[in-house]
Amino acid sequence: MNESEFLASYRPESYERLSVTVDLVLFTIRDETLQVLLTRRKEHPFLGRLALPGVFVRPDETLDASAERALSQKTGLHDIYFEQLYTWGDTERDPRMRVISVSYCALVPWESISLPDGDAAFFPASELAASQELAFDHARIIGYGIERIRNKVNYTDIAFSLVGEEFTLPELQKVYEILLGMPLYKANFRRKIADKLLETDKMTSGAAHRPSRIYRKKV
Amino acid sequence: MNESEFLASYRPESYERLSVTVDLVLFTIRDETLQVLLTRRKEHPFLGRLALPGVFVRPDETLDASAERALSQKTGLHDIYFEQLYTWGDTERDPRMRVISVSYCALVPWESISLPDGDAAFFPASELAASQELAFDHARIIGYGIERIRNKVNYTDIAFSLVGEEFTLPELQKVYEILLGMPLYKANFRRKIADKLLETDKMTSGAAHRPSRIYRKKV
DNA sequence: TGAATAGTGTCTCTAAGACACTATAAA
DNA sequence: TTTATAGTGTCTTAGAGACACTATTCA
Repeated sequence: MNESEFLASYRPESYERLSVTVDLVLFTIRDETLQVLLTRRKEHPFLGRLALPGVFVRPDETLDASAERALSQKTGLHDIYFEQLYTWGDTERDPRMRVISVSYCALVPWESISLPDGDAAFFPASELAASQELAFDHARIIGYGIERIRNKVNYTDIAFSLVGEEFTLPELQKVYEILLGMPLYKANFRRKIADKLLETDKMTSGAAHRPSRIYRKKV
Repeated sequence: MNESEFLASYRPESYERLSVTVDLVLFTIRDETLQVLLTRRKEHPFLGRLALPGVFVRPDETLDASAERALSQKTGLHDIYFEQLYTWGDTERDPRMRVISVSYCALVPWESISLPDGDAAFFPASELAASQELAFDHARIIGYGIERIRNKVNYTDIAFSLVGEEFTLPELQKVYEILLGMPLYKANFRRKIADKLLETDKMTSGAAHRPSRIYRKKV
């Protein structure tokens, strides 16, 4: 038997098959808090509980494509920063049947989001991760997502994903402070990220104090 | 319909099911090189090519348990350091059918391994990651694994997983140097890891030079 | 005593941390 | 002029990097 004969005769049914979902942990910052997008379940199990937006992975679809689909289904967004988080495989995580969940984490600036309808909404992330209000193991997944971005703040540029294309340094510093959960010294913060910045000649205006310069991220 | 009625009436077949494997990237250091455990495929597809040891995930088995099973099948090992790496979901990664692979990474000291038979063997990792010799997308997975441990060397204790319970500092330094791919200054290295060490009163002996002290990892 | 490797002392330089200062808008 | 926030200068300290030195074994 050569390879093509083998492929022709191959029966996939001979292997065990499982259901696979992609669950999306979409973070944003609103009201000076890290928030996560959740939907209220309209079905059993966990009817009425909050859950991460998710989709079943289709046989002809990559995992990244599933994540994209979950994203565009719940928000109007495309082409934003997202990365795979972790894959959850406890046997009892879904009471219906065995479901493996590949979680993805995404970061978007609050201003860029327009939720299609009342289906999904943002909730404070760390509060929810510690609560019992969530369906499945989603509290744990959110906790893991928080940990991940907190770790990556210091050695990547993910914080920039939470502000718009143009931003002021006080604004960006606030994002860092929220993610890290502690205040930062202005002067030290600026020194540290100076090389990632592109200065514009625009300034904020209207506030009853000194205006701040507007920056962009250096490509 | 309440929740228990719902569960009783639930038909899992209504969802798409996929095959899921766990593939293991088992690293060790031998001949001053990072090496990875591979098996020679005895079946189509990729007959005769090298591949990561892997198993299909059983419906009643967690992902970690699948990784454990893959590990003990190919080596006699248990209770070693391993962690989930990444989940690979390209639609064409297996020519037979759609297979999602959850990869795990493990690190073991070479001395602790006794391979059951001629089925599996170690090969230089970075060489293989760059070659075309591997089945499926396994070269890419190995490359990802190398990246992961290279990143984690500096801020975790994974390097200790590649030496035995008792070790000398020249030995441990060599592991760091191989993982990082560059020589390190002795004095600086010792300063940096001093707080992770437990000094024993044992010394090496026999060599035609000054003996070195034997240490253990601080718990 | 010399070859070979183990182990230590210390100087330099950079970057993080802390804090005080100056600048500029509106009311 | 006051209030509020934006932005800068600089001292101190911890740690990384570089290198020279001493120590101990066997042949």
